[in-house]
Amino acid sequence: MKLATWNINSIRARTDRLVAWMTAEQPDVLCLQETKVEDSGFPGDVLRGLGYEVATFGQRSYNGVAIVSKLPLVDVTRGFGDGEPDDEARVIAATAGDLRVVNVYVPNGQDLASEKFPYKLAWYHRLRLYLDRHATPESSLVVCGDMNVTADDRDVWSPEKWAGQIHCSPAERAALAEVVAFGLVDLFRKHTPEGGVYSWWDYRGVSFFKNQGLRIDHILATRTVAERCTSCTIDRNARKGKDPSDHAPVIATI
DNA sequence: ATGGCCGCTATGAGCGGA
Repeated sequence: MKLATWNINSIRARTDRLVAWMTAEQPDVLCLQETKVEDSGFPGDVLRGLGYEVATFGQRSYNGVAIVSKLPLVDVTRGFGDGEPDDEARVIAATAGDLRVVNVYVPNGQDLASEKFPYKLAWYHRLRLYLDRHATPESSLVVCGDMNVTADDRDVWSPEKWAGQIHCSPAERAALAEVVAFGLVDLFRKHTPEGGVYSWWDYRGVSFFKNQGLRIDHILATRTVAERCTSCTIDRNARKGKDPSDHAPVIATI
């Protein structure tokens, strides 16, 4: 199975690019974040026309996640369902084949002084509790998406510039580590120990050209899945050309 | 040292992103 995650940064603005990429790459399961559209406006017919099933959890303007799959999508759930408000569409889960897939768009947090920052940390904690309720470390589980955190300095183009900043702070890394400690493996890191490979580059200036990026999009998997994972790469080519997303897709072969 | 770009919106400026 070829499983990918991609922050598409508006699916309506990038439908043509998405179709071209899916046609070329043929992912079996694709998790999308920042679709930025209500479900009624999601281009589901286009993706179904490519042979995919579509499950969406969207909202107007901001956020929005979706899972598209060549395999039937079973037991689709939206939000955490933990009694807290799920008013921001940031998590959708579904089972494809024998794999439970949890697709997340973690809050950005803005900066450490923002009121959005504790919300981000709390959201991470909710994610861990959600996994504790709905999965086991022995199950076939993938948690993937835009996690808006670098796991360590290998994921940062300039650790000096980014030290203690949003996406790189110790508190955020600890929050991500708490989710990983559920029993998950970073599939990209399993195959690539060296740093300098990123999944996001700022639109501004020459950041992409100079590879000044961050690796904040992750595919985490339980051990049983990680053992079956033969490759995990970031498709930097998808960041090139006209009107790209600022994120590149991460692709795992399982 | 600063900001630089992009998508969205009951748009034409402001917000959010990262």
